[in-house]
Amino acid sequence: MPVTMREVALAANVSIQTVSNVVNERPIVADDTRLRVLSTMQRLGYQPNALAQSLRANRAQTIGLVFARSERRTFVRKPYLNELLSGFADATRDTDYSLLMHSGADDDPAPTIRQLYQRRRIDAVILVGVLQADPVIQQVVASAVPTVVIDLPVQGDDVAGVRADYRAGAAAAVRYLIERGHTAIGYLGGTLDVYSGLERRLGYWETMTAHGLRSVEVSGGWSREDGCLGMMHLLEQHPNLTAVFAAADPMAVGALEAARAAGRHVPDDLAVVGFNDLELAALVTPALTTVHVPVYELGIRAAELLLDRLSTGHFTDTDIILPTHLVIRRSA
Amino acid sequence: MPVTMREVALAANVSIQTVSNVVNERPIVADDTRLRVLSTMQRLGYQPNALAQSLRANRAQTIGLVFARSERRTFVRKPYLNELLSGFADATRDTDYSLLMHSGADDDPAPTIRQLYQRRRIDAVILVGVLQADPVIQQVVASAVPTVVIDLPVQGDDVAGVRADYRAGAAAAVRYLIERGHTAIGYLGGTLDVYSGLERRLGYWETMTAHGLRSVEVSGGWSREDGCLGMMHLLEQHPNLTAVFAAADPMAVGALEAARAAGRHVPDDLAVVGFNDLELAALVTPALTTVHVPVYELGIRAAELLLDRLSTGHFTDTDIILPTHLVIRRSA
DNA sequence: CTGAAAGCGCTAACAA
DNA sequence: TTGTTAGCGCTTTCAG
Repeated sequence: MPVTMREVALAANVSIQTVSNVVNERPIVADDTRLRVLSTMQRLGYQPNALAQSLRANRAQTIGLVFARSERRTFVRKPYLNELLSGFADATRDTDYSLLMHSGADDDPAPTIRQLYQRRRIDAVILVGVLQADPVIQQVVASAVPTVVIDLPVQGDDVAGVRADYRAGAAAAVRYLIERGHTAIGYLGGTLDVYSGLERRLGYWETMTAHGLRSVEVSGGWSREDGCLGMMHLLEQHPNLTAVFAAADPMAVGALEAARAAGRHVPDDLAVVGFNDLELAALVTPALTTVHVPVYELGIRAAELLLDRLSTGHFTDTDIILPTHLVIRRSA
Repeated sequence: MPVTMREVALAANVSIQTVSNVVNERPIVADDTRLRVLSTMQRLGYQPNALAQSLRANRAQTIGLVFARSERRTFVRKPYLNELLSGFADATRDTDYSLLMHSGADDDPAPTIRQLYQRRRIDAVILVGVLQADPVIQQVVASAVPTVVIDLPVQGDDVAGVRADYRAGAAAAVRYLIERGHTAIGYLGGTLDVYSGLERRLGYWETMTAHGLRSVEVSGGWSREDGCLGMMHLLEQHPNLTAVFAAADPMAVGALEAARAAGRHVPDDLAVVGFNDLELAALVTPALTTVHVPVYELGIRAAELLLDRLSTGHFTDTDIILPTHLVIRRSA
């Protein structure tokens, strides 16, 4: 049923090799021959068999998208991922690489990656959702599969990281609050196993310290509920707080609720700043002042970096850091 | 560098064929031979080359994920997609099929699909984001590529649809409002080119008509802004409305804003119901009463249906319709 | 139950 | 410039 090179060759009265040369645009084919072959291909609806090409070249022309164990379940549902995928997709659009989303039976991504690679299904990997201390990273580095890790500083011949400047973003948020006259600024932190979370916390702490202010932190999860509970806790323990910086937008939304429940008016009685600039941030009332993270660009850069590595054989950059910026809305 | 069957055969002192038989778990190999081969494979770290297997079998073991032209740009960013992808991923997890997200250079998905298929990169397609009257569907049907289309009723030997019962969902929402005593219920519709949008509108209209009530509709886009503008318009033209049913959650959020701006208190002065039950719905104030759509299950069922078609050669079902249900929160 | 040979569709080498 | 030969790694005949 499918048309092969042999059939094109037969129909065009040339050898298979000549067809191959035409397909691969090798400039050693006579013009009239080339045109004849091209029109025959067209006529027969010939498409080269990518499987055969890949087997021959020993390249799958495919980049694997892998989600780390720690977040496999929930990560795929985060809005963050949409932007990231858009970036990957757009960056690979005009290349002849495809994106493979393999959700292996295995719960540990390292063996999955190694297997996909050894089985020649993928040439490289973009790894998403890895926690700070995850041993996966060591294994991935050891496996020598060209890899770009999102939101983690890693370096090596085969591994590079792409992330945003979370620390500077947090610092900018806190500086803004300080400039607006706030001195009692609390921090609603998430868990401490996420690299970007640690950086945000550090940005808060450094800026507070640099201005001689005392840090007041509470940690928990990343959800709205966590933000609500944390905020209640903060308001109770430190009623003099005039501002709160939340490590994530949903937490900030929770903080908004807790503040309302406590009879505090935002932003007048209490300023609230979030982080990430999710779509949600602009939709709540009052609209959230928050730190914008260029997630889509992160995706673009990650894919571009990997494509470059695949064509040149080495990483031109091993630690890309994109800038963040504060988006001022109504909540602070 | 990579270990091949030949090397395993050599090391285990058997023929290549025997190794193949062991790999494919054919029960015609003597036990001791099989064990010897298995341990050799283990020792050498052998992994079969999927490319060679696929070339041989003429199957890519891959399902393509394709986004329709009309939404290519924006669709990928919708939260809807996350759930869907989770479903696809979970449903394929324990199979030996992978998911390919090819974002072809081409802006029209039909040629992209045909090409991927003819080039043997994919065995089947899940098509997302097709508009009601999109000619893509005809082409896909004609191309004979096994395909599942999300949110569109299509049938054929090679095409099946998977969708939710949007009409019943809308009807349930309107019935709920009527039961609560509302009779002047407006409809904030989105664009009329989306199948699920038409169904929602129909559900609204049918239910209103069945109760002898007059439909009041306004159409526009699907965004919060559109909802806000539409709501302002409705309140102006029909100040006696006591309830509004929005075709999508973001629109409902916009309606909430417009109502607030107009000095109407939700839900007391005005009831608002949304559609989709996005995460956002639970986060806004007041929390949205909305129609839940089982998007994750849609993804699961779509992938399962396609996998079944791939193994049996025919669709066991060509039009799967999952139920929706009303989630009652605060806004109505 | 095991082994040898052929070929999936393509491309890299060489020869004509 | 074009055609021939060999082989990528695997599986499917068919003899042994």
